[in-house]
Amino acid sequence: MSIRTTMADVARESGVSLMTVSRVINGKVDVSEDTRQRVLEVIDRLDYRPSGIARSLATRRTGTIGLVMPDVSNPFFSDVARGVTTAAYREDYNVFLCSSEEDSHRELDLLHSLEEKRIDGLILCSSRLADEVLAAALANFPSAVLVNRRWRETGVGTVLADDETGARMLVAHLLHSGRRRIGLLAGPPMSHSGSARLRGYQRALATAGFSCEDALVQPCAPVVNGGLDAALTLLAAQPQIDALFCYNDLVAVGALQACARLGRRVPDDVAVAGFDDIPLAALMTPALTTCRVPRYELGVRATEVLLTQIDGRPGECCEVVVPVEMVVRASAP
Amino acid sequence: MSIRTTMADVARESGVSLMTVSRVINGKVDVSEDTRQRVLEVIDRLDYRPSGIARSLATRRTGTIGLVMPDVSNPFFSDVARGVTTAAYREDYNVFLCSSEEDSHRELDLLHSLEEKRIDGLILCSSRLADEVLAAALANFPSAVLVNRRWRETGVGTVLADDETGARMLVAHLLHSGRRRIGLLAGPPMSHSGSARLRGYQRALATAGFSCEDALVQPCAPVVNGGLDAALTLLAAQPQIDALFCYNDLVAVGALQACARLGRRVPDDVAVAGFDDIPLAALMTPALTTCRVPRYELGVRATEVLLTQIDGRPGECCEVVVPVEMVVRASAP
DNA sequence: AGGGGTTTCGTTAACGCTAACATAATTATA
DNA sequence: TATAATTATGTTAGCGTTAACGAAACCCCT
Repeated sequence: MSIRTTMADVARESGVSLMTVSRVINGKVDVSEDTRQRVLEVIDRLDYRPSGIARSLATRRTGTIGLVMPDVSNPFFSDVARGVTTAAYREDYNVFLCSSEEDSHRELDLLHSLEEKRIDGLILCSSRLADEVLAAALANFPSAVLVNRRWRETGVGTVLADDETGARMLVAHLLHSGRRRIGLLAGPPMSHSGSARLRGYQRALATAGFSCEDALVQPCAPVVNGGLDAALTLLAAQPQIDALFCYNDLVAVGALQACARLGRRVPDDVAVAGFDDIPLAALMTPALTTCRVPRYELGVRATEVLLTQIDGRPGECCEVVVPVEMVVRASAP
Repeated sequence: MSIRTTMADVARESGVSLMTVSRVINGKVDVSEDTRQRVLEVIDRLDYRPSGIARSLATRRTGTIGLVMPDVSNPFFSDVARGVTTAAYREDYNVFLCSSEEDSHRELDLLHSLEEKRIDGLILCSSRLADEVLAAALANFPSAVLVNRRWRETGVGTVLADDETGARMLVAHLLHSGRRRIGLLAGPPMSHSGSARLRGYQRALATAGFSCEDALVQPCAPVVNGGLDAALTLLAAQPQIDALFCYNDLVAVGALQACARLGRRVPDDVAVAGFDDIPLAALMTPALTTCRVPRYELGVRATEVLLTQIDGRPGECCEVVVPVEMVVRASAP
């Protein structure tokens, strides 16, 4: 494969001009059936594959989108990634995957690299960037969709799960089952899920006529070890806690481990609820009560919104909110 | 961001030629400190970002690699993906992610799309393609590394886990603990792990002086439901089975579910062993005995081999085998 | 038969960079 | 001091496509 065959080769070989070959490849109509067949035969024989690079330079479109997320190996994001790649594949787009490893400096760096690659659009998940930095970065992309981050500016699409409702349902459920000291292991405040789940927690308590104490809210990294550490800290400081509402299922798994280590029975002494309903949730012992977030669909919707934007019809429906569903299992019956 | 600023803008604005700007950007030495500073200042002021597309066309390198895998949301592959993106980021490469969803037609289609994108190299994980189809596809890439697939042809890198050794250790462990009728839930035969784990199973039995019965080997899709179905089938057909060696941890989880459904106690009636040691494995009840495969490292090594190849020094060390480690837990003590 | 419309194809000039060579200005060497 | 070597910059010609325009050949109608 040392030297690639080019369109000129195909043109020469089939005795037509460059443009005719180009037209055949792009399915333009003004080519006679005769020459079309002849050119296609040559293309096939030479195993010619057009250069997307050259085409991109000429058309100013790359057929490429960027996907940036804090951690591909987090089951939440890997499901989103699957949705994005699948929806992109359907429309003949390729996807640049970038995993920022929860590092906002790296996130910005990755965005710059995508800029140079001239992607047609960006899907940015759970950005950890501050508002003004994010605004500046987004301005350099022809179009963009944010997943799990609320954004006022027009021209930027937004796809969110209905986190607040989910959180309210879960906390209401905990209250309904008699829990009165509900701790919160809170997630990244920059993300929509982080702030909306906190808000849902607060509102559910307020609605039921309970006060919301800061001492019951513990910040927490959104992974198993984050949940373990935070739960150990919180349970030590507030031993009277009888329920833990966790930012996500991974954190809830950590909380389960903390309870085991402290000899607190789940759900008898402490009820535990997670969020997202990743596959793990149903498999834990006790199985996790949680809230199902359609992660794959989140990725698909984000891609659809983005491609719509790319195709020039932006405007309407720029903020998609997908519903969630409470799933009651043994950890908080 | 409607119309992008180009190198010509920077050149005009700073009163130098295109080449001087190009030299500054690419860190070439033959530019005086004076002009370098002046050009850099203009670049910064105009927020200029060079077009990777144009550069790629001129240099015939894209700074891009392709990553193709059967399923991004499988925790095994999402860890590999994290390794690849991280190693690529270090060397300023971007990664095209393609998830074939276990569909070989789609896999081939994705490879073609990557060809048009003119990637500098390909990392193909657990390809489901037949040998001759794969050979034809690989011929069109400047360089390639296969993960989890043995490949004879020179010029193609290969990264494998030492699956056979791992399988032998696990099966030997099962035998050592007194199990005598060990069923195998076998994985994709096209992949190295599929065939090598089968071989390890057979050899371990042979070494211990036991015969290997075909009736104890059940083909199985490499996911939880595949394991559930296959284990139900196998345990029904061969009720005397006292251990299940599973292709991977997801399959093992399915096997656990099957045992529960059939009222077989684990590990008392049936011991269950998985493979890979995905995070889930340690969290199951009972926790899974398994074999740790360094998935992240697999991705990193694959990328390093690939980038070495791209940089022109191929040859040596084209087949990397990474060691695995047995992890004994409650499901097969 | 001549004007206007289709169809089908070709020519030219970008797209935004860099490789390779050319040139001018400076410094070192004999 | 003349010449060669060095440093700093510019010029030209691609890289492999497509957009935009143009032109020939054919058809239809009056």
